[in-house]
Amino acid sequence: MAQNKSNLFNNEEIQLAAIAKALAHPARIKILKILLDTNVCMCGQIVDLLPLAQATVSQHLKELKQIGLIQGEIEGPKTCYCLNPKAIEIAKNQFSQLFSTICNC
Amino acid sequence: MAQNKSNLFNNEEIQLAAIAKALAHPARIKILKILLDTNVCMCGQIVDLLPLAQATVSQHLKELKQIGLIQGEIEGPKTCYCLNPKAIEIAKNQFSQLFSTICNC
DNA sequence: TAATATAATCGTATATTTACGATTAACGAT
DNA sequence: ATCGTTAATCGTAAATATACGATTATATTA
Repeated sequence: MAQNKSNLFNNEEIQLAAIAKALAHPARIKILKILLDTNVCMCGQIVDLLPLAQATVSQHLKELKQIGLIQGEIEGPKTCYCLNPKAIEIAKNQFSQLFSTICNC
Repeated sequence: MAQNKSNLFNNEEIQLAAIAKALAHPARIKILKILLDTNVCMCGQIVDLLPLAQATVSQHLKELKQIGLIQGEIEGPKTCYCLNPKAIEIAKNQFSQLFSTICNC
């Protein structure tokens, strides 16, 4: 089965779940941290910092790019990746908003 | 010098990815919002508010419970779920921390 | 032009997630 | 004790995610 019923949820829920899914792997968390904390940028450099094959890292980068959290600029045979500050801020605010009202049960 | 790729991911990355995975489905986002915004508590009530079967909702509740974001107290044949404020605050802070330093590329 | 380097994509195998009907377990009420 | 209610669990099918080697495309360099 596993039929797609996600169209029955609203856009906010779908969007936040999609962002969460993009973050739901240690490699993708680490990629974001690398781009945040270092001046590493090239795909090959990122591959060197992860315990994964080039094809796998490229796949993870593609996912982060598709959700908009990072951008990739092709420079000849190389590709320079960087964070997308606007998308990151939106994600941060959406998570913050979800968690903002703490229940008192 | 290439890094030793046998290094796995660290605990922080694994933990944050696990929380993100728990949030990576619209149904689980909606369950949290229901528990945040309404005084609905029983599994059956939650089932009524979602376009999913009882077994499926129970599975989603189990995931949220296992990661610690919610707690479930069995009351006879019923189960009352509520948010775990401490875990939610930790999650909020971890996401906030990840996104705190916005790059300027 | 040929060789090299980089990174995306393809093909594919395996693991995990998602969903649901059926069943089971636990309790309260009759 | 039996019945009805609630919710967890089981079994299973389908979809999706993950990983990697091989290949391809493109730009740079010799």
